Amino acid sequence: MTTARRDTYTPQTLLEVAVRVFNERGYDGTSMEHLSKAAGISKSSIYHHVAGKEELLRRAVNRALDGLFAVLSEEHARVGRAVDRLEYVTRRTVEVLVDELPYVTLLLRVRGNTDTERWAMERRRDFDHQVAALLKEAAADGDLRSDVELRLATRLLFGMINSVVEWYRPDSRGAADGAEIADAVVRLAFAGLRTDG
Amino acid sequence: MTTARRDTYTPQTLLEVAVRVFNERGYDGTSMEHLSKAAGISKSSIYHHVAGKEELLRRAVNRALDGLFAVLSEEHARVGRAVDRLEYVTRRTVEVLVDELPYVTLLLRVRGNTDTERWAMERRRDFDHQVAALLKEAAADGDLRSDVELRLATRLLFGMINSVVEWYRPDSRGAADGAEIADAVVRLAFAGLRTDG
DNA sequence: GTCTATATTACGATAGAC
DNA sequence: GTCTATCGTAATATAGAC
Repeated sequence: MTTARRDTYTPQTLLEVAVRVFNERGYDGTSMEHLSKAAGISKSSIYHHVAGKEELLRRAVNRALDGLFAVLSEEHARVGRAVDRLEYVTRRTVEVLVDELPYVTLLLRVRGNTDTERWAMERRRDFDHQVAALLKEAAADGDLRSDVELRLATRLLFGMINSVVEWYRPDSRGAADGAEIADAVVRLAFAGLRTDG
Repeated sequence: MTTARRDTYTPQTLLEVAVRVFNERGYDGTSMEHLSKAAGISKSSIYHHVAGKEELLRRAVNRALDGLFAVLSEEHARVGRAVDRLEYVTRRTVEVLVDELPYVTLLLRVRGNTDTERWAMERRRDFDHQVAALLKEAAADGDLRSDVELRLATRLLFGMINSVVEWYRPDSRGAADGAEIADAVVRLAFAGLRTDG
């Protein structure tokens, strides 16, 4: 818990420490005392860098959300057949999730107890809805199997994607990287989704 | 938040209220004050029924774990071809998850901050490992596609199953029941897993 | 079985020295 | 930029009356 770390913090470097502790203990389970121990500075020193605990949460979830929304703006997410765009967005979402792992992890766990959390949940729902729209479009094109109900498939696809934060650890030896995991997700999910298998 | 509910509690009926609030606000984000408001009795009255907050958590996660382990003891989980046993366990796990939704939801969210939480995480890991062993056996039988790495497939299958707690709500109109969701999971996942598609 | 009142500790945040 | 000291509040839990 007490991480050595001298040589002055910035809001960003402090955020890295905080997000790690938030993910270990949960946001509500983390006190400023926990953060100060992990950062190796006193509680009051933290307030020199950020306004408080909730600002750290806000910075973290916004970073995650910005990364996710950026995917929807990419060219391959906007042009082409819907089912292919869906597959592309699925792949890139997994990659962002792996690249920004601690931030997305925190985002996926907020419960809505504060304004910041509710705002994060709302933006996240917006992202989900945009992907769900892609799925709907692909179904209308006749590119998705019809024996699995659409809303259900959307939920399960997200479930598979989002579950990556529960086990992926970049440091583990021989671990797959973002692209490999994305491959596996796309292969597994789209085998059950695409009309052609 | 303030749920009307007069006519004396038992540990079990109090548990039902507590687990609902735990799932709404998170365990660490829930105070005894929150619980007392939701139950409609005073804080101190809660201590008449249970030893404290952590006992409520312990009762809840144990109920979830008992339900999950019971699946592994069922006949179809113990005899037959491994891939079929895996499919059966997958289906039944989803059903238990839906039947015991609030309890399993809580189980899947514990972070390990207390002894109770660490104990729950350990038992849950044990369950996961037993299912993972089934997957390994099915692969050895040549019944699983070999182009998706085994550990990865295990993780993603669990991710899909466990994600059900994030969105399934038994009260929503026209919602699928446990068996239907289990069907969808099995169809989607095993299309990408089984050698024959 | 439920209550009010309270003990005790932990929390988020601030004041002010260096 | 970091510290010690501290404020005010909210937390878990208990005491004891009814």
